[in-house]
Amino acid sequence: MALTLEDVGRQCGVSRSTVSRVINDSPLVNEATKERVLKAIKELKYAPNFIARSLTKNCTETLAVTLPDITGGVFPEILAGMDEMAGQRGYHLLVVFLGGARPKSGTVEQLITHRRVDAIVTIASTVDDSQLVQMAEWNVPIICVAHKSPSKSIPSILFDDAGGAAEATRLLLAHDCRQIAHIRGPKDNFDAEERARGFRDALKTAGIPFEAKREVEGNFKREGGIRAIRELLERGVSFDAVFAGNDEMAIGAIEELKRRGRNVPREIPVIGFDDIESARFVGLSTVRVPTREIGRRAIQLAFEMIDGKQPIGYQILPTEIVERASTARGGDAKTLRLDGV
Amino acid sequence: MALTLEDVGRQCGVSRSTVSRVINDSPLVNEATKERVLKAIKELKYAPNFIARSLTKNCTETLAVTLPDITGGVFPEILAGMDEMAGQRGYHLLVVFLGGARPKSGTVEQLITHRRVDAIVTIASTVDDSQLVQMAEWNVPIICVAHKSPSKSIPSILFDDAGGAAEATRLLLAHDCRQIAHIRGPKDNFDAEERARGFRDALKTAGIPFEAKREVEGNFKREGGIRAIRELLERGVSFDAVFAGNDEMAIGAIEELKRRGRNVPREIPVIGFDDIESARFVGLSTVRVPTREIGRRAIQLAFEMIDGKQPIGYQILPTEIVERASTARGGDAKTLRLDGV
DNA sequence: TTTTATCTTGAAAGCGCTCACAATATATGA
DNA sequence: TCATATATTGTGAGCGCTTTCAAGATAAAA
Repeated sequence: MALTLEDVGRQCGVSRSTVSRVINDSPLVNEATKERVLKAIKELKYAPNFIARSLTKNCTETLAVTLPDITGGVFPEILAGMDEMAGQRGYHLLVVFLGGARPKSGTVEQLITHRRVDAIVTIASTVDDSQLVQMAEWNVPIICVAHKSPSKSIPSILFDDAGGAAEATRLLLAHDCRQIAHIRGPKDNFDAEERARGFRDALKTAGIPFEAKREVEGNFKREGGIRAIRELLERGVSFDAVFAGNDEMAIGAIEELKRRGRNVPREIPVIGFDDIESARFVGLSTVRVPTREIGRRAIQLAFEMIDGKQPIGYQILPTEIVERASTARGGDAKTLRLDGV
Repeated sequence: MALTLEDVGRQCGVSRSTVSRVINDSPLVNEATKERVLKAIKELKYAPNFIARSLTKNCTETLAVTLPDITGGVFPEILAGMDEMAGQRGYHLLVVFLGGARPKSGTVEQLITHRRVDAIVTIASTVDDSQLVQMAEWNVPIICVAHKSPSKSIPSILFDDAGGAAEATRLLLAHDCRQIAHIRGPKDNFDAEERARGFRDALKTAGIPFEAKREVEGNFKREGGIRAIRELLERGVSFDAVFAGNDEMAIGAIEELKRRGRNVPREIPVIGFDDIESARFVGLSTVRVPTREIGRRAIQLAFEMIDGKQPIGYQILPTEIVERASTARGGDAKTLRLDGV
């Protein structure tokens, strides 16, 4: 068994509370004894038991982060931002992939009710609205990232999905496209909804009627983009541009369009969303989202709530249009970074 | 304050030990009382305090996973495999990015000495050898993933780096390349060393002398590939093929080669390592490593060690060559999936 | 009937820590 | 000198759980 405060105390002739005080940097301990205790700690290589401390302090210095079971995309970068911020306060991240081996419902609740974590951050969660609200009752701070919470009491921190989508749409409109197809994400996904909304808003503002037949639902994966293009073509829907709900689908769409002999971007410009790493290589125009930043902010928010501060409703982080070859109407060679090998 | 065993016991007229037994599914509790207790638990919505349990059981059902501060590449996929396996036993993953905000030395030790986790899995660690050995003394299981431990007592689970590298090299040799340049990873990185070794071995076997001037050190990032090509060209080193230590650097290399007017693959075929997502899009030939599988196996190994089983020295997982456009000597159009947009 | 074995349950100690409070020593003022 | 304030340390209870041990109840055997 490992050493305890008692052991250290015995070593230098003080009680365990004095040792505890030294460890917690309490001011009410004599300078000389402090020295002695520190020496003993070093000699014995004593390290405090964090679990025991957590029990008495009722605080684990751990935050849970839940992710949907999508490994690619923006998540790693968000996580890195989170760990960066958490580390600054000595906190750790308990990362849980939802929907894989774990039962989708129940896992998150357990994390809270078992008092394993001080707060929960859910990224792009598809956890049922009512579940989230219910979870909020266990008064453990919950923060929603990249999806808006159903309840006012749960703060959210979001990308400006609608704004970015509108901008992307306007880019295509500026290229004189008037029959823009939108490959949207799944219905239960917040970002998907918002991006679709931004798309429609931009059309409306431009005085172009939205046509339901040009909106196809995908699954946020490459293959969803492929299927969406097939569906459009097979249904005989005409379109002169594609706005995809994320980059993966955009890449799939480009792949399928080219396979069908359509020229991208000359005939059909394509724009995505997220600016994932592959986007650069494909030359995909897209809407960049501040991933690292959203991670940092989410943890900051978690800390504020842990400290008892009342959270504001939600924050929206700005996005940024990135123009690459896939929307270069003239087919400008300059913008083609990598035209295959 | 949340409910305790005592509260549940009071509700249905039994002691806390009986409730504890029910929760832990002990056989020595009467069927009738068990029912009553379960009902009370449900009524009160009682959930056990995991921290308290961890304290008595001296086991946290949590595994630490450390990652280098590189967000891209193969790590997310490895993590997903790990969480999948951990979840099957109700375990959780404490994910720590080394080298970012956290002090590189000390963080891992703390995780152990503080008894926060039941085992540690280090991925592609650059933690000092001696540190690892020292850590092993705290007898908490340690598993090395994608890097070999210095000590016999720490089991490692590895990709067949040398084998894959040799195969990649042979592919280039088969294309009649005789002056193959190798952009290797950093000196302190295990994979980098192994891949370099595989490269040399393959040359030797083929009876071609290894020339040090054709081996340049990179940093496993895209930019490292760019710089390596510049260095080779500026130093006037001739080469007729490039084997990069990972895909990121290979992509950087291709980018720079094309910028310098060299034709890939006709003039200079390029092959990478890892098969990251971008590789498909670029059309990069590479060596695929079983990421998800290595994650699963690592956790499995951790569990075995937690259960007291003596670990075997190390496991090597096979790799697989993936041929794409970047090594298609004839420039076969069929293999060009995405020749830019 | 008494004895012994079998089931069930509760009391109590302990995991390693923190913290309120009591105790002691020393210093200050009357 | 004694009362009172101040600095420093130790004692003990408690965080919520598990687990050993003993006790009580019941059933089986003698």
